[in-house]
Order: sequence, then C-alpha cells, then structure tokens
Amino acid sequence: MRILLIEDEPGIARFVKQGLEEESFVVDVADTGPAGLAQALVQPYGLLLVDWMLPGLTGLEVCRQLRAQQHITPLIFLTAKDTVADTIEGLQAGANDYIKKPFHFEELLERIRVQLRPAAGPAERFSLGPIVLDVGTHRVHKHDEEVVLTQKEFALLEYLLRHKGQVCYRQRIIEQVWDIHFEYNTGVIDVYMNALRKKLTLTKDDDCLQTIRGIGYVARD
Amino acid sequence: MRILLIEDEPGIARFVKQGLEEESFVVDVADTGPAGLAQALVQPYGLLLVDWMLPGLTGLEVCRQLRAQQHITPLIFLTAKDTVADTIEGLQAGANDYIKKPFHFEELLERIRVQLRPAAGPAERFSLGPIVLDVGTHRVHKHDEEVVLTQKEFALLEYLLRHKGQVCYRQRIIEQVWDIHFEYNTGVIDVYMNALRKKLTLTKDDDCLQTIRGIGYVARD
DNA sequence: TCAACACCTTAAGATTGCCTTAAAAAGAAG
DNA sequence: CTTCTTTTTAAGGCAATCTTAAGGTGTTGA
Repeated sequence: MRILLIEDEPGIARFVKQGLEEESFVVDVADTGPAGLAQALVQPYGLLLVDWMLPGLTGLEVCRQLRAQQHITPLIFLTAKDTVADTIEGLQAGANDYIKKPFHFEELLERIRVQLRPAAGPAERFSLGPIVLDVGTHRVHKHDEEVVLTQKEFALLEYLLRHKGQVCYRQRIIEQVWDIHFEYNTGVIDVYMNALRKKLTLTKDDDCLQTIRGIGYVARD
Repeated sequence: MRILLIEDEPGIARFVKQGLEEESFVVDVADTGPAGLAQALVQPYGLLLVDWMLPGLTGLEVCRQLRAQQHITPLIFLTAKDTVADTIEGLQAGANDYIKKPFHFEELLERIRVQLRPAAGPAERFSLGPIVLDVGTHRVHKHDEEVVLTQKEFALLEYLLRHKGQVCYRQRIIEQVWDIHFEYNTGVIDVYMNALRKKLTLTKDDDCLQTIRGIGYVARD
C-alpha cells in the first residue's frame, strides 16, 4: 500500500516514513503544499497524511482542492493545531481523520489501518504448526500453499483447532460438527480425519492431529 | 439519519441525544451493553456511538460481536479511557473512530459527519483483476470496455467486491442485496451469479468469482 | 498367541447443491 | 393497453460431497 506524506519538518517526516516502512507501507514524501497536491494528483495513493502548516499551500487547502476535484483518497491530518475549531475545519474540508501532535506512532498506525480496511471486522484465524485456517475467508493454508477442503472437512478442522491442545471426544465432534445429538457410530469421523490428514499431508509421526484411542482426537503444535 | 447511542450515564446520554436531535438526527439510547447490542442487531442504524464502560457487556465487546457478525455500521467509541493502548484496542476491534472524553460536542458532530458522508471510508470504486466497478457512476468496466449490468446484478457484484477476499455467505447475500431477512431458498442468487459471469465473460477456471460449495461465493483477484 | 476391538483406508451408492435454461411474473416505458 | 426489460420462479442435468459399508491394519489384554 502506497502512502503519500506531505510534511515539511524533516524530523517528523523521517520518523513517520521510517515507522510506516517498517510496517511495509511504501511512503513518498512531499515537503511543500503544491508539491504534495501535484503528487497526489499524478499518482494514485491509498492514503494521504497531511501536515497543516506547509509552505506554499496549507494542508487545509490541499485537502479542499483534492476534494473539489472529486479525489476520494482517504486523508488524515497530522497537525499541531489542536483547537476544536481547527479540527472541525479540517474534517469539514473533507479529511477522514485528524490527529493532533504530539501523537503516538501506534495510534497513527491504527488510525491508518481504519482508513484502509475494507469495512469489516478482524479475521478469525487459527494455526497449527505450518497450517493456518482462516475462518473469514474460509481457507486453509500449509506453508503458504492453499489446501482446498470441503465444507465438512473445514468444519472438522476448525473444531479441532478451536480446541487446540484439548482432547476432542468423538461424541462431542459428532454433536458439534455433524449436529447429531443421539447415539451414533458410523465411521464418518474416521473417514474425514483420513481425508484431512491426506490433504494436509500429515504422516502418523507428524503428531499435529493425534488419535487418542478410545476417546477421540487432539490437535497439537 | 438514525443513530444509536449506547451509554449508561444519563447525564451524558441526555446531553448527546439532545445535541444530535437539534441537528435533526433521530437518536435511540440504550443503557447497557446487551441492550445496545440487541438493538443494533434488530434495527438498522446509520451510526453507533458507544461508551466503553457499560453494564453487562463492555463497549469493546459490543463492537467485537457486531463486527464478528459482519455488521459494518460505522461505530465511534466515546470514552474516558484515553490511553494509547485503549485507543488501539478499540480501533482494532473494528471501530471507525475513537473520541476521548471530555470532548467538544462540535468535534463529535463533525466526526459523525465524516462517517456518514457519502465519500467516507476507502474509495467508492472497487476492482477485481481487469474489472472495475464504480459506485458513484454506477458503471462497470472490464479492460476499459463497459459492461452493462442491471440493478440487481450491479448490487450483487458491488456486495461481492466490497467484501473482496472474504467469503460471502448465501444467507448474508440474500439479506444485504435482496433485503430478505428470513429463511429463503430459491435459486435467485444462482441465476444472478450466472448472469454476472456471463456478462463479465468469466469461465469457471477464471477464479475471480469463485463458488464455495455449501457456503456462498468469494471474489478474489 | 490369539481374539477382540478400535481405527484406517478405500470404493461405491446416495444425496445435495450449483449451473443452466426457459418461462412466468412484475415493473417500466411508450 | 401494449411492449420491452428486469426480476423471480421452476425444473432438469450434472458434478462435488457426504455417507455407508466392508476389508485391512494395528493395538490391547486375556
């Protein structure tokens, strides 16, 4: 994700740029208002971070001009002007957030993430050694390679991972994953455990998914 | 515009409610966490204002539960907890802004407007490989050629693209795109998915719009 | 050692859910 | 009212998935 930082104080610019780059953003810096505005118009950015006091053109004017041209890139003010009136003016000009200096970098980072995220909650994820199961995207990876699972396979693995380290009794699994609430004993679970181990290429020595004879199964790192 | 305020201190609740009503918002107040959560789930709001310290369920938990259920209504924390760690925790839970008490009403008002204004959040233009969907102009292009979609086709594609990378459950799609909130199973979605893929000339190997059997669909680059 | 038991593995039949097409119903435009 | 477009319903076909069942393998305890 590419971010444009419009800031004229070299110290702050370096501090923010470096911090963001450590979070693997790509950061361009412009040190005057006109330069920043031009840059934002030339290249599409995911986010703009704008200081208020800038040579040539204030941050507020930069923001207004962008919005006047239908530029909808999220914009965050980053400024020492901390009166309520300034905040309101900045937001009314079309900014998406307004952070007062001095700020904690962590908070800036999180507020940036708010602007960039696609408007949904954080993902629920479980891992087991090299295996990662993502509930949100309904995908499973092993060593960054996708493993395609069917619905029941996924549900079973999810159940086991949600209870990582705990023994999962066969009866419980049948209840929770298959929604069967009476005495039942076919080999469904066995068949699916087999399928899981095969697809995840787990050998028996690989004790990620261990069998507990007479009881059930357990997932362990 | 309807706003839900979840706040247990009557003084603050009255103050905020009155102020917002003077700005011609409709404001409902819930004074416990569980009540607020239930209310937010029952009625669609344009915005949620949530206190952190609440009886029954903290604001943080309310936020998490909503986001876990794919509720994307903008949510602003309104709280006396002013450490950086709290702010970050709140934003990570899926909040869109975090305002520290004591706050000026004018600033609150402006930050509410930021969340409500049409260009709020990330760009109103979504892409998926060579496909570009522009919400503003209500048009879809593939490789710079326009693809003419009907209303429902557009709505469905927009929904999928807004949740790019996430699994879109059939039930959710029916709720969000068709606005049907009860058990329902005709093949409408199938028919529309078929139409979309046809108009966008996607083959099954083209995994832009993938089917997840038994679950729903997912848009992936 | 051998029987009993639990689990593993495989394959085939049953089921389910998705795709596709066509046509009816509902809306919009003339 | 007619005609055209959009939306929804319905049904057949097909393929993926689920379940069952049966034989194999390994472990346990008498």
